[in-house]
Amino acid sequence: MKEIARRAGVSIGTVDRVLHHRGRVSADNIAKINAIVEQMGYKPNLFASRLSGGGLVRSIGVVMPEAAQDFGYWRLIRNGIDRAAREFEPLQVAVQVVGFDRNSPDACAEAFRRMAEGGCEGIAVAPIHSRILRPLVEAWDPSFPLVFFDTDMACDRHRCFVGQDPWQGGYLAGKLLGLTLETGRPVVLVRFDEDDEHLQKRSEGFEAYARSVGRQVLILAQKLSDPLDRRRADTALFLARHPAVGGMFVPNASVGEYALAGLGRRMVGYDLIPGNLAALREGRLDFLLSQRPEVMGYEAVRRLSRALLFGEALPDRISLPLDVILKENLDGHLDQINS
Amino acid sequence: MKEIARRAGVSIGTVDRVLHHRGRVSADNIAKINAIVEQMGYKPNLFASRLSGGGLVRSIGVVMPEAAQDFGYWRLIRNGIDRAAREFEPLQVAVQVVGFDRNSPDACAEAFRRMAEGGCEGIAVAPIHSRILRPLVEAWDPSFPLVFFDTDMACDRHRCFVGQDPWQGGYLAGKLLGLTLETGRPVVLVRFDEDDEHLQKRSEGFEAYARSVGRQVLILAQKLSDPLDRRRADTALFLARHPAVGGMFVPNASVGEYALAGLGRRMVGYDLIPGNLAALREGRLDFLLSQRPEVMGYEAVRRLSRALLFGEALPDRISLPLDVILKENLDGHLDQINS
DNA sequence: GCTTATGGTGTGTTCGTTCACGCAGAGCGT
DNA sequence: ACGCTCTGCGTGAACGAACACACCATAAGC
Repeated sequence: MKEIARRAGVSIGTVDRVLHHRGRVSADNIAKINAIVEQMGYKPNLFASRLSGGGLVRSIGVVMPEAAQDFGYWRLIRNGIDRAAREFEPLQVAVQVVGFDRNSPDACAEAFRRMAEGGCEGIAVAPIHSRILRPLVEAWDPSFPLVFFDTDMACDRHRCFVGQDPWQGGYLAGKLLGLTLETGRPVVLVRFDEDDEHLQKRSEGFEAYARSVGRQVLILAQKLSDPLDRRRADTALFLARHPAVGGMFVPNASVGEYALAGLGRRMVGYDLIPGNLAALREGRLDFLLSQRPEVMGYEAVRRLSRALLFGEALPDRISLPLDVILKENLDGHLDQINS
Repeated sequence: MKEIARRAGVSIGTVDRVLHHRGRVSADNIAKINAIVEQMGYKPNLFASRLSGGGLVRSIGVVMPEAAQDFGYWRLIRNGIDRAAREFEPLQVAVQVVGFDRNSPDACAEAFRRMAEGGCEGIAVAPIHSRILRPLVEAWDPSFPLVFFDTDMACDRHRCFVGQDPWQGGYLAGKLLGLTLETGRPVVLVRFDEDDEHLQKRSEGFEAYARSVGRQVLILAQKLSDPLDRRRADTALFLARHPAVGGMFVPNASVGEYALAGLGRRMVGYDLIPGNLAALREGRLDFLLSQRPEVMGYEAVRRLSRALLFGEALPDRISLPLDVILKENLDGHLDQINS
């Protein structure tokens, strides 16, 4: 800045006002300084800048379903968030997470509002209740850095989405069963009585693959309100009635619970939650798919942090790759997560 | 620091001398100040610290085989290195890469020596010529941050290794063929006349799996000096002579070159190099394994950067997970790499 | 009793930015 | 001519740490 000021024949203060668009500078000088900045390829010194900013800690808010007592998917996401928070802590980025009851749209909206009005400079939110969240989001300052994760929500506002392609995941599950089973043997798709977009899309992808190769898909309906024993018994009964069935796809993380009932059939499911790991290790599950939920949380926070610190633009979309996990490469994936 | 000085009843200068172990402080004060530092949980302000340090740019050197005209494995590693370099550039970390002719151990040693004496504060090296490199490394200052990648080199010195488990990769390849082929059908393992540790280990892993399930492995020997046409013809002839063969494992990135010859058989190979992508997309390859070479380069530089910036300890080992890539999840993996 | 080293300490400047403040002069109305 | 506001600009004090330097003791050596 000193050099720029010298070349432009003005003071540092004037340069500063131009760089920060704070006005009170003549049009002449604005043009001259901008030209010099451009020509010199001036980049502000991050360290000086942040030091001077009064030790202002950049703060990021995360709004997501409660993960405290959860050992599943949201816990994995939370782990990634925490890892990113640790990584950016020495750069004075503070991450605060607010959880809400996932069955209460109002709690979701309330959590978002609290966060947004609480002085955060960037927010990552899992917009699982789009109806109530959309108006809130669209009314908010359009330049405010906002990242959606887990679920994408159509809305008239620029934001970044970090997430998965559930349809493709189901399709891949179909392919894996297809590759490992003789044609002609039907496969089972477990369908839960839950209104969940991911589940729906995964199932569609799975059926799409089966259709494309002409394999029969049997639907096994499951009520989530039924106790586990009951569901297992139903499953065993179902399989006994359809002995030709070669494999089974459980489109969510609960696949481990079905591993015993499906014994002898190829089993494909989702997510590296503790309950599934043992089943995979012992060969009761064959494939687990994972959309790297830790990476999802990690990336959401990381991108926001870098946007705030370095002014990096948020990409429109970050899609996470589909991992195919077998007993034989499980440990490598677990190592990766825990570092 | 001001607060610490106040509480200890000394000046800031004294606190500074204690924190930096620069002596010239009475034992009393050292103890008192350390206690207060401990109790306050004092962490130095990175921004002030780096600003004050004379804008000293931390510099990191990378020593690896030349990747300029290479579109393969080393190019992927290099991409990861460059990505990390871009990421840490605003934190004033400078990364310089020196390539050497991979067939010349002397060039490798020379490159390392140049780097080490050139004022770097941390080095990442691919120690593919361990015989010549070991004495150099062991003679070097033991506290100097050092990361090995690609190949691990046993040596009497603390360092961090970022890399893969090639044996496990071969084992996984065996499992994938095993899952998708009827028992009884033999599989082919391509063996190259190259003294490469990774190739060797992958092949061992592959054979170990086959042995564990009693599947026959046929060896197809290939001379790398032969022109591609010749090798393809040999392969076709070999397969014609063994019509029962169900699948083929090429334990390196050249699998794409064999895809045509092996048509109709399951093909498993390594690495997301451009030559393999088309073959996978068109269904001539079934599985590609990847040890995330970009992540390898990225992590090597990233860990060194964080060690220098934040004083984070280098872990002994970072193992990269084995990715199983099919046509159906290829795009997600490519997206991940190019961000 | 004198210098000369050396252990222990405080002071002051520097790093590059940020931003509150102050000051001059122009424009306006009374 | 006076006070007022408003624009355009420079000045100077932070921010927190690093480090050279000056200083005063005391001890050692002659």
